[in-house]
Amino acid sequence: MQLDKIVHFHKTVGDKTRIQIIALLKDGPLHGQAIAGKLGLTPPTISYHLTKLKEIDVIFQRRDKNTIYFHLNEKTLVLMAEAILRIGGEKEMDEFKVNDQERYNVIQNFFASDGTLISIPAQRKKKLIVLEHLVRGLQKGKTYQEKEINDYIKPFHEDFATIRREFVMGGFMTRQNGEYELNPESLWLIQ
Amino acid sequence: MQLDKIVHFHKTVGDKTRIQIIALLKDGPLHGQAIAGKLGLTPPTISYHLTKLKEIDVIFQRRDKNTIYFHLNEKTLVLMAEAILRIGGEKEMDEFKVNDQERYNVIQNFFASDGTLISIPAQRKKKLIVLEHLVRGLQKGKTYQEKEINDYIKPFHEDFATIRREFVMGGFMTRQNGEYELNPESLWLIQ
DNA sequence: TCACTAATTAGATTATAATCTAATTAGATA
DNA sequence: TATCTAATTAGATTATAATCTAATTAGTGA
Repeated sequence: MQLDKIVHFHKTVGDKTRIQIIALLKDGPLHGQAIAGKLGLTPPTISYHLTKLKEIDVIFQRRDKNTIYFHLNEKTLVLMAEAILRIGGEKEMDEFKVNDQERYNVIQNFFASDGTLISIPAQRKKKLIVLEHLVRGLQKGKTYQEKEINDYIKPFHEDFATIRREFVMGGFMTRQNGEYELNPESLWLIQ
Repeated sequence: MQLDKIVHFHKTVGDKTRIQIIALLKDGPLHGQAIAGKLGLTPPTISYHLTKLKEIDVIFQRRDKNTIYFHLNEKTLVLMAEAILRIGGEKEMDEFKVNDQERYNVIQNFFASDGTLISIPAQRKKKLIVLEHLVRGLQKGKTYQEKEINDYIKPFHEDFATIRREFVMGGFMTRQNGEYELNPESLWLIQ
């Protein structure tokens, strides 16, 4: 990730009004006038700030009749907020690079012959391999309800809730308004 | 965490020069003139930016003879970078709140009578209880070398490396320049 | 105490940024 | 097409911020 993009993100987000907008939208989408009302500012001012937030891709909009609702894009918010922590640390990713033999062994050890998951590895590297294996059956770009994810996981392991959370914590999926989506940048850490 | 503090953090970090300083210090401490040289700016300008970065507590200094070395405080960098993700989400922490009975049961199940750890729970909530239990023997405010942490863990479990990493990933400890320290805000999640 | 080195503060300049009012545009619907 | 509503753009004003040179301070060591 290039430095300028990170700077732009923080510069944009480093403003009281814009942080307040982000905080408001965490509770769900709102239209411009509503935001202006809640913050005691005029619609043009809100428009100005929304444009800035759109530039860094942390909000998107959807029109309903005359009214445009602004939504928080939590996916990029997470990605960008954590980018500063990764500066200069790209090399350390090597620790998690995995070859086919390694992956094969882990899959053999942690999955039974009927395909069910025997246990979740404690070692981070192995856990990532297992999670990545599990997640492969999900479709890129599709959004899933929580229940759909649970039903997908159940055949592998009864503790679907833990695994669903691991998907998110491991960066494989992102959650937004209770909907889940595969993180396209995620079939990567490994390999 | 109050909004103003988050705004201040991002405003400060949203500047090319200051991000460059952070990037430089990730590779280790440097003195003012060195930073000025590397960035092609004058010492007063660097002084100005360092003051800003000190305000948000992401750098600290240590004097050696005539020269002051500036160090990156990765601990607060992580804490503050992720604060924006937690806005309005304090309620969700409840999921991890634990009562004494619950804790007692988990400790009974996962630790043998001689105090050694039998296995690492897969469920996040239980894992946190176990990690918190393990970490209690460490001193607040003290910095440990990696070897010291390993030696501390060994009597509980042979796979000290995994557990040491879990300490960091679970937010119980922070690592800086190969030194480890208990995270004061961490005996918290639980309870 | 005096001289040296590195860091900081003062003061000025220039560039950015936030906000407002007024005017304009984009879409929806009768 | 005419009209309504909500959003955006234009233009002006005011407040902040980044950087420099020059002057000052803080700390070290002879």
